[in-house]
Amino acid sequence: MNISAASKAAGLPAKTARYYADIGLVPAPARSDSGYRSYDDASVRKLAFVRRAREFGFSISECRELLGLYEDRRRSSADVKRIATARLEEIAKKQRELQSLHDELAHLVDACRGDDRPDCPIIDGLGNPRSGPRTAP
Amino acid sequence: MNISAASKAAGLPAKTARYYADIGLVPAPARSDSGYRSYDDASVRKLAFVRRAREFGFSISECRELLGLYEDRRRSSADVKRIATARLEEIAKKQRELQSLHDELAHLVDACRGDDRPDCPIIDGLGNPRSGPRTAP
DNA sequence: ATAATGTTTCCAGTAACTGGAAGGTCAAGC
DNA sequence: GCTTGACCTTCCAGTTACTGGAAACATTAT
Repeated sequence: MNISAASKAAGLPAKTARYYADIGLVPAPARSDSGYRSYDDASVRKLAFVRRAREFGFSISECRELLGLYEDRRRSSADVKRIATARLEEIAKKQRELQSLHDELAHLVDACRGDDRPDCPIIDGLGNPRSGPRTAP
Repeated sequence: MNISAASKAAGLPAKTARYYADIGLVPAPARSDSGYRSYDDASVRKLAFVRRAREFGFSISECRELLGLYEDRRRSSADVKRIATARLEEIAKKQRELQSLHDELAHLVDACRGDDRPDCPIIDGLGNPRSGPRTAP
């Protein structure tokens, strides 16, 4: 299996598959006589695993950790759950931030007439901290 | 006003204030005889404006545009509203993505006992595309 | 035989800073 | 006057996770 077939099967660009091997996230695949990378099904599964973990927002370094757990038949599910739960909390936090951001910006947009006159609550709201997102105290 | 006082007043690191002038996002401040940057209130307000726009998630290039509108006393509020509305839609989209991500990961975490046994639905869910986040068709 | 496509390596660039080194400046204390 | 320490300067490099492109070799199709 050459790189484009493999990466297509794993659902990521060939360039990314090369990159993942370069940084040692996945093992470097075997090479054909002419130097082409040749992937087997297990490698493809690993690439797909990483792609999906990345889609879930796990960083490369978390992927490294997860991949270690993925390959270790003796690890406990608690190890995995710990990482996933931390990630879940980050997602929830991001959601809250995004929500307050959305509400405040929506408020400004609502207040703006959007006509050809220069008065604009959005600009005023950005210039005047009293109506923007709150930063941590 | 030296750079640390000014950047403190604007609410961003001195390094970032320097950076913003370097990339031409804000005008380069005047210099003292010894070469120190010296900021006036108007510069500080512009820096604060940018900081808040960044907090709202506007990119540097959008900030450039907004800053132009901020300074242009003759622009229409429609110009501003157009940019802000686009940004609002991006935020909403991100929220939806984050929500489905959260739900799916939460489902996997719930299903995992988190004990010292190796069976782990999280790992299985990452390895098996049928229970992960959906990609655009 | 030739053209098209696939693959390789390597270098550079992205966004938006951030960290650090090497060195100049300023105010206070002795 | 001298030193100490805080503040300032520039410049270079690193971060994250890729992505684009060039030059050259390999394979496949016509």
